[in-house]
Amino acid sequence: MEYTVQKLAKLAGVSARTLRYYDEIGILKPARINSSGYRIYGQKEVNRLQQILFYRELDISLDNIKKILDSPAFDEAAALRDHRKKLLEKRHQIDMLIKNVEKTIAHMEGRIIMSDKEKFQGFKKKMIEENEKKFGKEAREKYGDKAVDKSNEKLMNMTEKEYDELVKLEKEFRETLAEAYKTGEPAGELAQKAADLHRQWLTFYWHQYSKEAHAGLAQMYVDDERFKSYYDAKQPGTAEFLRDAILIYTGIQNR
Amino acid sequence: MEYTVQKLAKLAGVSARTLRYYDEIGILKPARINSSGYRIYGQKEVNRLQQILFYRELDISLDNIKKILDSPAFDEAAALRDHRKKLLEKRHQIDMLIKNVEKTIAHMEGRIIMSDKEKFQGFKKKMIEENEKKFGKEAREKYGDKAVDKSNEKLMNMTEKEYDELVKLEKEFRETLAEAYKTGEPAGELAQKAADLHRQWLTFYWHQYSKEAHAGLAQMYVDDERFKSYYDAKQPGTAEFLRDAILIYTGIQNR
DNA sequence: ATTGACATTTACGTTACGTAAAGGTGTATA
DNA sequence: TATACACCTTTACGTAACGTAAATGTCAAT
Repeated sequence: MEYTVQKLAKLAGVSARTLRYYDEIGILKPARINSSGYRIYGQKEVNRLQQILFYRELDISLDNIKKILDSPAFDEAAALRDHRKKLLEKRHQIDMLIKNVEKTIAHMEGRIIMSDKEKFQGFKKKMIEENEKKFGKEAREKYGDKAVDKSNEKLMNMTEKEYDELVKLEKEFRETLAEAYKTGEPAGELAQKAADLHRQWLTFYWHQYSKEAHAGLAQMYVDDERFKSYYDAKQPGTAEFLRDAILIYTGIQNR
Repeated sequence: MEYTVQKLAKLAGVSARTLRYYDEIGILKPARINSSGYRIYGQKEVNRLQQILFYRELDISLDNIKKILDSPAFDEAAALRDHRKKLLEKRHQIDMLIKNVEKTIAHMEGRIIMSDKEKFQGFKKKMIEENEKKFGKEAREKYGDKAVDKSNEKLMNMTEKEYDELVKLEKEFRETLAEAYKTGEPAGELAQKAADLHRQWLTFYWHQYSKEAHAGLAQMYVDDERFKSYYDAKQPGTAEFLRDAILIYTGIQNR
């Protein structure tokens, strides 16, 4: 079976321009050119186009697709299984985004207060994963599959447990803070315990903790109406109290 | 809490260039410009950036995101629920691609013979769905949600049953063809029944059946080694026999 | 002989930024 | 006080994967 550009384009659901472009960049050359200069494609090209479209689906660049397909060690079956694996990963990524959206909806309904940092966790995680994809191959070659898989697994597991532990920690923190507030002493033992619980809670969201950032956040709790009203809900002045406790805890003074 | 470009960029996990670009195209303007010309962002901008990144995740163009966010009728909560729905749809689409890959793997292992047409079904369906997305809103406004949903549902259900029925039909067709071949008469009753079963089988893949295309495919069975060897496996000459039967069935003569 | 649907090449436009280049700003330190 | 250094600015060209238009050739049927 032989196809002209238009025929193959219709068959594959792409434009004729795309096929000419693929010819131009050398990723899919026609089987031959007839006497009138027409591109003629055969069965081999149909199959190759299918491969290209499969990989394109994954947002792999045409340049990389070419390298994959032209590699002499290219194993079609292995590539397909790999492709399937990547699709599964992509679905997992979407699941995470869905979680993020649902959390945000919950936030809008006032059930959870999300810090700015937290809001962007979904995207940051995605970026980390994309980095992993980019450098994954090299890492796998250097350290072996097992090491990389384990590292990834750890990340995944952390993500699954994250939320539950988070809720616990936050609850303990809030209770401690409420107790501490009654003493009126931001430098007291209870208030300092609350500040420490707050730090622990924070490290769930911040990959690297710093006293400066912690103190800055404490100040933000006072400055930002959204947070202030959250902490002041039961007892007005709680936001200020928490800030003072954290400033003492971090040893950073207000200016 | 106020942020300069770099601070906000780090917070959100995007580049400073991205923020300047977003300023340039007017999708995210800083809250103010300070005396040195620096861009200063506030809480409102942080929230808007989050929205932008959410939609960007869906491959919605910045231009369209702008339209969505700037629409006076824009309902944040509804947009988020809509966003969630689209993510679920995207996941479903990936599921379909996974099925396609698995089918292809099975094909490579020799269990199924897929026609060129079938190979591209996954992509075609995706295109149809994309079309639906583009024109879905208008259709929903014209015909109401229920009608559109029902139509979509039909498509989905068909996809689920497709494979099982397909296997049955193909089996019946092959058996009938084998019987017909023994008679040696492509114009005979059995051969014509086989041709008809073949047509039924085809209509699963081709959205519009035409005698011409059917006859063309029959000829392809003879010309293409892959198909010829498949049909001729048990009895050499079966491919030719089938072609002749289909040519008679469609009433289209070879030239 | 003409029409209309194909085919060709050349070339500029598009999106969402990356990446210099050339220069101003803010602050900690020698 | 000078300098280093990390930030900020604008201008402008580069990139990927095509879309789109223009100008022109080919093929089959009427």
